[in-house]
Amino acid sequence: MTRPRRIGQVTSETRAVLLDVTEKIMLDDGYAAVTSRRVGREAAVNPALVHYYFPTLDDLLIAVFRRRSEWNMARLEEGLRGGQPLHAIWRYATDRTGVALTEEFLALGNHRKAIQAELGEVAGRFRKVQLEVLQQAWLRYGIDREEFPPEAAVVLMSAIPRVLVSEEALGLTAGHPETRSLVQRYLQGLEGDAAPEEGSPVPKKSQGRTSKRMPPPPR
Amino acid sequence: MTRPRRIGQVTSETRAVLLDVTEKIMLDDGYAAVTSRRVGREAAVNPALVHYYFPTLDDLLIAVFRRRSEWNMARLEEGLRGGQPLHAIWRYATDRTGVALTEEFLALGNHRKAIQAELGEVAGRFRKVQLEVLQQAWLRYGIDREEFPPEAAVVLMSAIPRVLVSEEALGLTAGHPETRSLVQRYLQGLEGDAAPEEGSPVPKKSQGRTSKRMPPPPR
DNA sequence: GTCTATACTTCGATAGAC
DNA sequence: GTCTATCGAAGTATAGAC
Repeated sequence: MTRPRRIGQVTSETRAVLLDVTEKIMLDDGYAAVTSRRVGREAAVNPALVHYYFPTLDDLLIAVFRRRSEWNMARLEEGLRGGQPLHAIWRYATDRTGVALTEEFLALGNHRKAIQAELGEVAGRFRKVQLEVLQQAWLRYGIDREEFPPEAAVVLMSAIPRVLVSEEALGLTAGHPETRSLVQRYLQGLEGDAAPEEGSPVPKKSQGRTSKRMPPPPR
Repeated sequence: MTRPRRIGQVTSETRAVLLDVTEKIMLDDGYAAVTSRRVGREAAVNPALVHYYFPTLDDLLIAVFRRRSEWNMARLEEGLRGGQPLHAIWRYATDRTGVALTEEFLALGNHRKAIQAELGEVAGRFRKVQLEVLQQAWLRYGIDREEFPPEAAVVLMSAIPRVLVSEEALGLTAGHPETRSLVQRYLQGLEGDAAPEEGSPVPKKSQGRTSKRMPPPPR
């Protein structure tokens, strides 16, 4: 009967910093570069402390994934509340940081069972949310469900931006302008020009206290 | 003046086995699992021998990438020689092993400069080959280059299959049937049914000595 | 909550014998 | 062409003091 080791509180500020640092390492050097020593060093903390909050490295990686997924979902839903779901999904899906992290987790999921389960479940939820909105939109836009099923649209709106962004990170842009303008032309035909992103430009008056804003992105 | 260390011949059978084994490890457990010790063990050879053929692990990974790229290019060109370039590209791009390895190398390229350069250059060549064939096909099919530029087609024919295959490996298939049938319908409209893959079914007579066949895939 | 100390494993790479 | 032997670094994880 060995009694379990102690684990740090989820509310800890240190814990949050460890998650921040881990994300940054994944973006810079990939998931394989995430080690307790490196995380500890970049968080200016002793490596043993990493294991205090996250007994194993998989625990750490999964925690990063969960936090980021929640934030992503909030960002997506906020965008979908507007009247241009296609533009919103496109904007959401072309976020560079989002794509880069997604790819790291996908790569991780290919080789780590625990991550894979988590990944499939979350991805399914994202797809469902998008599909429901597009099904409504398809009615408004008068698109024939047989000819172009919204289910396919969701997949395309995830696949195309991901590859575009990922290739651009590698300096490969052949065919990208043509692809982007093809997509934009289609979106524009249905939803007109994309409305400016809320929150970026300065509002007419009093830009203090933007009240209902989402919390800043983790890292 | 230290004189350089010895390096094994490129023609060596052992060297080829090391490449085979490395590819297998990448597919099973990802690029991060490729270590001289593991490669040596799975090749039933001393780890030091790995460094004899490939001074650093990056050298090993790049060699794997080059060999696989050459084989891929041959496979692609063989397919493109038929009269159904779109079907050929689709078939080429939906190869599971190909997609899995590509993703590993993409992930690798995101964090290793040497790999990144190699990657961009090769990917550009593949894109160019496909584009040239599609430009011809666009004339035959009477597709409006403005409305649907072949450049965009090449990107789409690379992006869509990659994401489909990659997601399926994770058990995520929502929207896939609709997407696949959408694509197939489009391809069929232009090129009819896909001709059976050459080499797979048994020819009428004497299936010995299939003469001009490509060498078997590495691994 | 944080750190010291430590046990144990695995890694990349090299020199040099066979 | 292959292996033995080895250095030095870095990894995960734990126990226990502060």
